[in-house]
Amino acid sequence: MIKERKNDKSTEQKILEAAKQVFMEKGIDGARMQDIADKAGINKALLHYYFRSKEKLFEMIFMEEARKFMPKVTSIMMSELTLFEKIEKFVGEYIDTLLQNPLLPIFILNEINRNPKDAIKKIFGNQRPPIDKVDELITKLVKKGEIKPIKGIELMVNMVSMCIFPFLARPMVQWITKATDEEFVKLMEMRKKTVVKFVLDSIKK
Amino acid sequence: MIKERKNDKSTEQKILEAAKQVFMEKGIDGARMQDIADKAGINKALLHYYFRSKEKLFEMIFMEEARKFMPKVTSIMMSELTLFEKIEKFVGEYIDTLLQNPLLPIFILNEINRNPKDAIKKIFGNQRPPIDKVDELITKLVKKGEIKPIKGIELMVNMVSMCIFPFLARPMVQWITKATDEEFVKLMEMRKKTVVKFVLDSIKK
DNA sequence: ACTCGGTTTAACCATTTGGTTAAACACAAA
DNA sequence: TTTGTGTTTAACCAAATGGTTAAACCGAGT
Repeated sequence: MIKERKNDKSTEQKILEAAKQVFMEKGIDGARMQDIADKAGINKALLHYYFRSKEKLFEMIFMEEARKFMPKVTSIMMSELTLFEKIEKFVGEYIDTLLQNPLLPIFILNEINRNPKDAIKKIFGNQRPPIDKVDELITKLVKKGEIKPIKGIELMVNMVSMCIFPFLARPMVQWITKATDEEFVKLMEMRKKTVVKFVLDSIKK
Repeated sequence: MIKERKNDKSTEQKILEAAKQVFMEKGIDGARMQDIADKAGINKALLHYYFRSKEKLFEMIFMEEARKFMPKVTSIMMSELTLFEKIEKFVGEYIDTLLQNPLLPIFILNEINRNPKDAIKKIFGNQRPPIDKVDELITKLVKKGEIKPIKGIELMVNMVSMCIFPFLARPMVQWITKATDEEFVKLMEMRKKTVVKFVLDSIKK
């Protein structure tokens, strides 16, 4: 062993976790380097020793989280599943991701609005999600008379909206429904089914 | 006339408009009083002469915008319209509101996450949206065999999600679809119909 | 002519904040 | 023992920022 003299987690890891928490809760402007240092259990000097600047640190965190935001849309859409199966898989996996990263949406969307070009590049690279493929799939099923026509983009936007929005508006949803944190989680678990049903009911003939 | 010696708009109005713009674009933490003063065409001294502090000014703006966020849900839901008509009216009016206030969602949701209790009180007062009424409406139509059962909260969350989310993720949507600003607006105009159809197709039997 | 409130100018202040520095320390590997 | 690296301490810095102050200005109503 070279590193890790005393602490279980490496210091770098502790910093990254602390930074992630603080940035997610307060945003880059609201976050304070001191808070991050405190939460990581170290001092500011060491924080800057590891990550030269706030920007750099934020960059790291954002890169790490950006990939989670638009999940394996492409891989799911390119798979051999039927459209119905793809919808089910997409919604299920996405809501699961969000249950494990509840603050991800507001974090990412803020950065997208602050800095669209860079943020989008970091999320998608240069590869746009394959909506054409969705359109093709839909066209086939429409011809077979199994579903009503709908634009791929509309279908995708609707699905993503229904998955993400409840997490963005979580405090509101919990207040309106008087739900505890556990109940909110249950609600989202349920939505893995209800959203799929909602979508399928809508497009099926 | 007592006021308005030289300027067309009253100074207070100019400040409020400038502050609204800056706060909406940058958030309370990212906003600079100097920017607001500049955008209003005045100086910092006068800005503080009108609004004592950044907090106070933000408060004003937030109060003004908060009401727009959750529109006349109650009044629409309480009206004499059928469920189908209510859905159509709700989606149509809401998307119209958002077209005129595109940054409203991210602005409000950020404050809700920063400061849930106060923000929610300012948005809703103490009156929770009447989901029971929605449930009642649904129950009736289910008994009449006109629609499939669905929880009121799920229906509402889905509708609101599909209305708001595209505005939250606007840069992403425009990048994916290669849409200009005008095309985005058109897309949203179209969604006034497609979202309604999507919802109705889903719940109708 | 005088007053009064909106307005500007410009200096000023205190605090926060990101970031730096230097010295001392601890500990593991060589 | 020496060396190197991670770590702390603590002082320090410069810039940004919210906010204040005082003096002068200006123009409309009295």
